[in-house]
Amino acid sequence: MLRPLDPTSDRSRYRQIADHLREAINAGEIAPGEQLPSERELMEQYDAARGTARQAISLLRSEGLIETEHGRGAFVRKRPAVRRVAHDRFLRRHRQAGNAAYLAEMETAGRTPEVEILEVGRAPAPADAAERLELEESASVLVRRRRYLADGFPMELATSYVPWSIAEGTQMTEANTGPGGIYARIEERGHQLERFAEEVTARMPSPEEAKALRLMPGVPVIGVVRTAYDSEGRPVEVCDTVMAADRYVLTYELPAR
Amino acid sequence: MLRPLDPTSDRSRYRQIADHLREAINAGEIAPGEQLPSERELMEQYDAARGTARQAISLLRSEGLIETEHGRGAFVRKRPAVRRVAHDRFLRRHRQAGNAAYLAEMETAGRTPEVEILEVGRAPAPADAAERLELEESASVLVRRRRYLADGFPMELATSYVPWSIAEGTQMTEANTGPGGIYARIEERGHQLERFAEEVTARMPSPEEAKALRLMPGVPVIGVVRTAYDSEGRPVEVCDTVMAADRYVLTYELPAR
DNA sequence: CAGTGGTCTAGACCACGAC
DNA sequence: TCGTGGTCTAGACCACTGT
Repeated sequence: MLRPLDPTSDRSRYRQIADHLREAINAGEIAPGEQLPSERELMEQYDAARGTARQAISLLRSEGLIETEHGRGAFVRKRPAVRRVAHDRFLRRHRQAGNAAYLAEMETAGRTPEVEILEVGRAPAPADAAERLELEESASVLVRRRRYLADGFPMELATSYVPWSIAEGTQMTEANTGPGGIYARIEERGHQLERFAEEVTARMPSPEEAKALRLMPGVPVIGVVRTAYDSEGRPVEVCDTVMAADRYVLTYELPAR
Repeated sequence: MLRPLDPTSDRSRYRQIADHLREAINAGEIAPGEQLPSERELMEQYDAARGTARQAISLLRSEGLIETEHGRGAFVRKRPAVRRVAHDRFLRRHRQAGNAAYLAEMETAGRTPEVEILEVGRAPAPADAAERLELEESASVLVRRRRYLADGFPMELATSYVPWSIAEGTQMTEANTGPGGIYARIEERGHQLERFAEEVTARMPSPEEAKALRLMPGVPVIGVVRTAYDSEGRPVEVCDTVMAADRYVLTYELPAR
C-alpha cells in the first residue's frame, strides 16, 4: 500500500497510482463500499500533483471499478442487485404482458416496482422502427415510451412502436393498455403472436440516457430491440429497450436441434 | 460552430464545449472519420485553458463518440463492421462447431478470420465454472482459451471448460480438436447435446481485456456465458466469451408459445 | 521540422456533505 | 467549519505523426 512509484518505469505516474489502487481493490484491501484515499492523501503518498491523483481516480472510474461522490469521497463500487431477464418471458402461459409482468416479477423478487408512462401518442415512425415494421418511412405509428424502476431506482427505458393501423381505436393508445397489455390488444385485433426476434447490443449511454437511468460514469447500457411477429410472419410491434448494464443479466435458451 | 460559451449557465465550461462538439457531430458537421479541432484550437475558440479543452475531449471519448490518436488528433468514430451472432448457430444442421464455424462464417462475410489458441490444458475449475458444471469446486477440467480475429482485428476472447472426465483421452485436449470441434467429441463420448443456456451481460473491460481486444477507451464488452446440456440434463461444457461490444450484435429468437 | 495529443506541476476557487 | 471532489488556469516538457 505504501509502495512508492517507480521512476524508471515507462508507465505514467497516474497509471502506476491507478495500478496500486486497483490491486488493493482486487485483493480486497479496500472492500466494496469502502472509501479510497482522498486526492490530497494520494498527492502526499505519491508526491504527485493533484491533477495526477485525479487522473488515476478518473481512470478507475472509467473502468467502472469505483464511483465518486462530490463532497464525500471515492468508493469501491458495490455490485447492485440485478434483474435476470428470462428467455421465456413471452411464452403465452406466462403472459401477463408488459407492465403487469414487470410489476409481478419485481414484487416476487421483494422489490418495489414502478412504471412511468413518459409518452403515448401517434407519430411518424423513426427510420429503424419503420424498417423493422416493414412500413414506409414516416408511416404513422403508435409510440409508447416508459421508464421502469425498482426500489425507486431506474432500471430501463423502453419505447414501443405499433403500426397505427393496428393500434387505432384500441386501448393501446391510452396510458392504461388494459388487461394483458398491448400484446393482448394486438391479438384481439386478429394478429396471433407467433415469435419474437431480439437484437442485443451494448454501448456507452448518451448523456440523456445516463441521466434518465441515473448511471454512474463507466456503466454501459444494454440495448435490446425486440420485434414481435404474428402467425403470418408480419411484424406487429417493435420495442426498443435501453437497460442499465450493471442491473441486468439476460438469459436465453437455444435448442441444439 | 463559433458560438461562445454562456458564462451565466451553471453548466461547466468543459461540458458546454463538449455539448457544442457533440451537436456538431450529431448534425454531421463533423462526419465520421473527420478530425475535431485540436486542443490548442479549442483553447483559442473558447478562450479556455488547455486542461478545460482536454476535459471536453475526454468526456466525448468516454461517451464513445470520438477517439484520439497521439500525435495525429481527435476523430469522430466510425462504426466498425459488426458480426451478427445468430440464435440458431448451434443447431445441429448448422453445426460445424466452434472454430470451424467461425472461420466459415467470416469467410462468407468476406473477412479474413483467424483463431489463436492461447491455452489448452488441465486445471482446477474456477468457482463459477464449477458451479455451472455442477462439479465440486476445483474439480479437474479441460481449459481451452482462444482469441478470435477478423481482418487482423480482435473480435472476442473465449474460454471453454469441460469436465475432465469427459475430455480425458479425446482430441479435445489437443490444440486441434478435430472435425466438428469439441461438441462432436463430446457427443462421441455419449453425451447427446440437447440445449444451450446463455447469460448475457455488459460491462467495461478490464485493462487486460482492453488490451487483448484492442478496445478504444469508452467501448464496453459483452459477456456471454454459455452452458451446454446433454439429453439427460447434465451440463457438459461452459464457454465464457468476452466480445468487443462495438463489433457485435447478438440475435435471439423467442417463441410466443 | 511543426503540430498533435499525453503527462505533469502548482496553484486557485467553488460546491457539496457531514459534523 | 472542515474535508471532500469538481472546475479552471497557465504554464512546462515529452512522445508521436507527418512533411
